[in-house]
Parts: sequence; structure tokens; C-alpha cells
Amino acid sequence: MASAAAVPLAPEPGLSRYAAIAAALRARVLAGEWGPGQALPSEQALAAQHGVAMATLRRAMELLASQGFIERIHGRGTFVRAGLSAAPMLMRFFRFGDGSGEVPTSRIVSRRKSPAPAEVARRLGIARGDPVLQLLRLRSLGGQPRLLEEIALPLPLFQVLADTPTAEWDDLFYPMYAQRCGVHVQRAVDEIGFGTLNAARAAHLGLAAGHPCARVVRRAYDLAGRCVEARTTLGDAHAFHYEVTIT
Amino acid sequence: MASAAAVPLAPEPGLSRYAAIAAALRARVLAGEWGPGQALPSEQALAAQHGVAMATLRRAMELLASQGFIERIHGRGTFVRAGLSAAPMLMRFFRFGDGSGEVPTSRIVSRRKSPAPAEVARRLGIARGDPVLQLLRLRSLGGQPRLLEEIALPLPLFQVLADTPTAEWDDLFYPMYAQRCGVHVQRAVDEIGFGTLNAARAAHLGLAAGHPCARVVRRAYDLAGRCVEARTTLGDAHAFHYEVTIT
DNA sequence: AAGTGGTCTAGACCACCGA
DNA sequence: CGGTGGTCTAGACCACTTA
Repeated sequence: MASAAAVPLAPEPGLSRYAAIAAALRARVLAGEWGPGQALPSEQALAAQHGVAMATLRRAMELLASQGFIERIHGRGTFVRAGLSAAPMLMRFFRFGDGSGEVPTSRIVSRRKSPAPAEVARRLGIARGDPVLQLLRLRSLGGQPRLLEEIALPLPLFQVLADTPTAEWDDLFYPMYAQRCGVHVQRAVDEIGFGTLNAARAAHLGLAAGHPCARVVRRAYDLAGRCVEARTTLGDAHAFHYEVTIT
Repeated sequence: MASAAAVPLAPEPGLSRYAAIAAALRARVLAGEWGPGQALPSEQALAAQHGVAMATLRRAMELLASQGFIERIHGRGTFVRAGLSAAPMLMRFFRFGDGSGEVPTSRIVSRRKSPAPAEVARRLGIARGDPVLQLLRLRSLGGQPRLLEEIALPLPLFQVLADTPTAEWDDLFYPMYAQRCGVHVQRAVDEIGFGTLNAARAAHLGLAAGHPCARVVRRAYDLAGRCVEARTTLGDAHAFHYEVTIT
């Protein structure tokens, strides 16, 4: 099995060589062979493993990189993507922290363990009644509450957060998930809609009941495609703003 | 100047060969050497012209293709992109025509030539007072008006539309711009926000004054990067829905 | 200096399209 | 069939990072 090893069993007959290799590498990553943030073997090594020329192996890598699955760093190596950039992924939908340079703050209003209601279960892809951690979080700017977040986390996975005082939590949740729970958010889908605030929610935001709000429903997924967080963010509709480029 | 012709004058010193070639090709397209929808020379011809290997030329082409600038069709050739897919680019933001299979209709409510107000001029990137064609268009579904569009078109360019009875207009505007005015929309930017309807606009949509609305402000650009259309679309906020994937 | 990914070459062969 | 773009090879050399 030295030189003519090549593809052992074609995963899909109609697939080009580089696409097959990309699929194989993807599978190996999902199987946990290399974890998020870790380096893959060098191109040379992988090319030898798969019995193809370097250029072909590189095409496979480029494919995976273009899909955001791996990250290639010149002179250092190729790495499994560690997760979404720690950045303020959410606030970008709202005029939040623009200009003044003021620091946004966040506060956990409530935390409770409970069986998943139907809607939450559906979003997380778990069974109704499975245990989840439900959080209510208020994000403020300059002392003004701006965004209300309702977050649901599947529970065996996020048990650590149920046991840690919320005062010790980090401001950025996704890096915290990675460090404390070993959960790496790799992809998220946001659904944007519109509605009005009920009295309880409006009170948190300092608005009148019935005030129009923008609603961003997010589902966050890890590398394996499991939904690991369901989050609904509500904010004043008039402060909502988003830009899309169509090509 | 046969074999060692190569790059005549490097456009940017720090640029790789393929990036330089991509830039050069881009410039030739913008200069009008090949119009939208037309074929570029074959890879072989272009590689010879630039004095590089086919693989390098191909990298340049792949770059341009990934940017949506050209379209490569196996066995046929490489073409300058003709414009945005004729599709219902706009309605995708609204629940509009879902399910029932009913046919959306559109009607031009008003058309008038006028000097550009400041806001319109800013969006189109022209001077205040330059002549524009301003349209008001109502899009309906099942007899129900759903979207109100305010469209501004710079005027020397779209004169044909000022002279053609609106009854003869096509339903899809972008293909019509291409056929009748020689304007190919290649890229568009949408800004999404929420607001409320004033009495006049609400009346067109059959809603009450002050009703919450979603507002999509679009700027459409041609290949050369000129803004050729400024469009504001208003619709019932409760019918608004959009999905974004973050990676 | 050794190891990584990035660029480039000069070919070969294949898959697709149209006359 | 001839011409197009798509895949693949087996090299060479360059640029960047780390130690």
C-alpha cells in the first residue's frame, strides 16, 4: 500500500478526486481526529496519505477553507476552525454602541433549569421535556437597557453554567462556551422578524407594552451540526438596522 | 516580444501574478472591451496574451468568477456576467406569494420627472437637482396591495422609460433596464430597517396611518460601479421575514 | 534553518458543448 | 469533430513563521 494506494473506497462515484478528499477530511474532523483550533497534518503528509499530488490536496483544502471549515495560515499550518470570531455577532443588527465609544454591559436577569417547552425543543432539536438551562439576559449601553435575550441551552452539555455563579460569567458567551463547556459554535442562523413587546418584556427594556420590536431568532451549531443554543433577541424596532449585499 | 513578454507594467508591485492579471482583465471589462453577456477569449488565448501558464491564468479567472464578475460555463466559454438573476430579488424579504401559487401583480401608480431631492441625489451619487425619473409602484397579491416601492432613476440614462407608456412595461424591472436602456444591474445593497407609515403611504397599502412597516432601501449598481437605481420598498412589518447565516 | 502554506510552470488527460 | 473549461501531475521556487 505504498504508491498506488489512492482512494480506498470512493465515497461518491461521481465525485472528483479533490472533492472526495475534502469529504474524507471533513469526516475525520467531525469524528474528532483533530479538535477545534488544532492543526491538521501538513499538506505534504496529507497528499502522501491520500496518494495524490500536492496541488490536488491543496484544492481539497481550499474547498474546506472556503466553507469556513478550516483556516489556513501561511507559514504556520492548517487549523480546524475554533469557532465564530468572538466578535459582537449579535449587536451588528442593532444600532448598539455606535459612535460614543461607550462600553456595552450585560446582566443575567434570571437563570433556571426546566424541561424544554415544545418550541425550545423544536429549535434545539431535542425532545420535549428534555432538561434545558433557560437564561434571561439584558444588554445595556450607557445604563440604558437595549436588548433582551432569551437563551436556551441543552442541559447535560452546559451543566457547568448551571453550577457557576452568574457573576463570574464572561461577557462574551461563545468563547465562554468553548472554555468552560467544550462547546465550539461554528455556524449560526439568524431569522429576523418583527413583533410587539408584551408588558413583562417591555418593562425590562424600559419601553411601553405593545412597543414595536425587532426579533432575531438565532440557532447556533457546533462542528458536528448539533444545535447547541437557541437564542431570541428583542430590541426596539426603530434601532434595528441591517445591510445585505446581493450579487 | 514573443516569449518573455510577461507583465508589461506591474499595476501594483506587491501583487501576485494572477491577481495582477485579474485586475487587468477586470479593467478591460470595465473599459467595455467585452460587454455583459459576451464571451471573453479562451483561457489559452488569454494565457498567451499575458505570457503565463494556463494554471495561473485560470487562477485569475477563478478569482473574478468568485467575485461574481464573470461566469464560466464548461464547454462553452467564459462570459461577462449579464446582471443579477432576473429573480424576485426583493420579495424574498417579505412573506409574499408563499404557498397559494397566486401570481403577484404590479402597477405603476405614478411617474414623474423631477430634479433630484438631496436624499435621492446622495443615494444615486449625483448632484442635487440633476434630473431623475421618480416612480411609485404598488405590488399586489390576490388583489391585496402588499408592497409600495419608491424608485428613482438617473435621467439621461433612463430616458426611454420616461417616453414609454407604463402599460407596456415589463413586470421584472432589471431585465427591462438591460433590454431597453442598456443598463445591467450587477450588484445591489439592501439596508433594512423598521418605521411607521404616513397617511399617504398607508392608504396605498390599505393600512392605517402609523402602522409599523419594514423598509428596504436598495441601491443597485452596474458593472462600472455607478449607482443606477435607488429604491425604497415599504411593507407591513408583520409580514417581514429574513434569514441570515453567519459563518 | 527547517517547516509551513502560496505561487507558478508545462505539460497530460477528461468532460462538456456546439456545429 | 474541434474547442471550451475542469481535473490532475510532478516538479520548482517564494514568503512566512518558529525556534
